Amino acid sequence: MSEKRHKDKEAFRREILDAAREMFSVDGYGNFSMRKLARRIGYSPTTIYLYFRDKDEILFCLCEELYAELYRVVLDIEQEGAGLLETLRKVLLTYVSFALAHPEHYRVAFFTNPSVYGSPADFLQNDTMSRRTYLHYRDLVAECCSAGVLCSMEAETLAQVLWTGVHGVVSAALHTRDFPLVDPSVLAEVMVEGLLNGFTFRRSV
Amino acid sequence: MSEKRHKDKEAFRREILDAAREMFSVDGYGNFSMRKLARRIGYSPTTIYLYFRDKDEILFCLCEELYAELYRVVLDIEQEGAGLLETLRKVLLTYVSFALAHPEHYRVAFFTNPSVYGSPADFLQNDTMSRRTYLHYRDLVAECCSAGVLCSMEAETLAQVLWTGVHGVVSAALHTRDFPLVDPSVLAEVMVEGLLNGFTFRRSV
DNA sequence: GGTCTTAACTTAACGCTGTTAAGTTTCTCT
DNA sequence: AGAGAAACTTAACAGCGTTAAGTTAAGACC
Repeated sequence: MSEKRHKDKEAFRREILDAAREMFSVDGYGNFSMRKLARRIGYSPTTIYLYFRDKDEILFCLCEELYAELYRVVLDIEQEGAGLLETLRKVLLTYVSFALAHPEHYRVAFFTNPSVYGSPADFLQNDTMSRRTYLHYRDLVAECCSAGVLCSMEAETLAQVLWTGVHGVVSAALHTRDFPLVDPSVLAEVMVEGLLNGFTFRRSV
Repeated sequence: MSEKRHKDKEAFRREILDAAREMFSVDGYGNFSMRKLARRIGYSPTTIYLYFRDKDEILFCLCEELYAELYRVVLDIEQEGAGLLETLRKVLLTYVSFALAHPEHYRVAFFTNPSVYGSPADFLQNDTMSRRTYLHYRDLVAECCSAGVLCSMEAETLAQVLWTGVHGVVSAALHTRDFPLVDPSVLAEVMVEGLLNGFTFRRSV
């Protein structure tokens, strides 16, 4: 069987990840398995375990790839140099279209959740693309608060509320096959407009 | 083995569902399986298939139970007789605490998703507790719009945006073990306040 | 009471799953 | 050429949802 032996461990890791990523995109998370992945790359299932501790590590790597791409997208938006609030709006809306463009990856990152990043404390200690992206986003919201374009409140809370809003749209879009959901991009637009509007002025009561 | 033979099919169905519900609450969705359920009720796995077509049907029944309870909760809130907007606010906030009080059921209903209600068309045709609850909620939002306490826009869209907002909070709370999430009840309160505030006044831009 | 039918239930199996211990092959280095 | 390490596989464990076929028990009819 064994046609090739791999000297370059890193290259083979990447090959496995590429195959896994495509399997996700094409067949979805539900149809992904270590055995199928092995068949796909032409090796026995056990070989994969020489390059990845377990299935979760593969999922973790795919998540990190996703966050890395998202991070780049966010940086691109910021460098367009629009106003703070406009930038935030674009980031939130782009987040949704980005997520809907990578539905299976989003599933892995947010809905399979065998705690790939460890504990919340681990998350904040280790330098991952996930953490980087989040902190960067949070700082953007904080800037909006201190610049007065959003009402002043704890930035962490506000950032998470805005995020859970768009995350909710994505979540509904991904997990809804039997419900007559309004077009997610419309929901996203109304959601972002509503939230930003709601936090722009002083809150009533 | 067989100590008992069941004359009352419906009673046995309920017995199975009760066991399933408790298994979900205690061990979580991930640790639920037909075989464990069978062991739990003291029968062979195949017996369950005499009372339920497959695993999905059990999930469907559990979902319906959940929606039935949620429906009752919503009715209770409405009968408190507060103002329209105040009622809507309470419904949204109660939705979150209800969901967080039944995390494993919520998981089944919204995140496992092998399309238990069929197609969106099926959802609207068949009289399920899920549909009943949704339509009732949508009507409440529509009332708010026509009474002028919320800005006038398509009620369906607005209803779904408000829902995806609180759903996002629940989704984040349930799928977050490795992220330092702000207290979900705080997020829910800020979310609802922000959204209702955002849709109360005329939207800017 | 004896037979017949049917409903209730089980056994055994199929083809999956993630993972591991142990065994084999191949390469590299001395 | 021989030793050691690296690469890879075979075979297995214990689990999963589901089904075809077989068994047991209860009720109906003569």
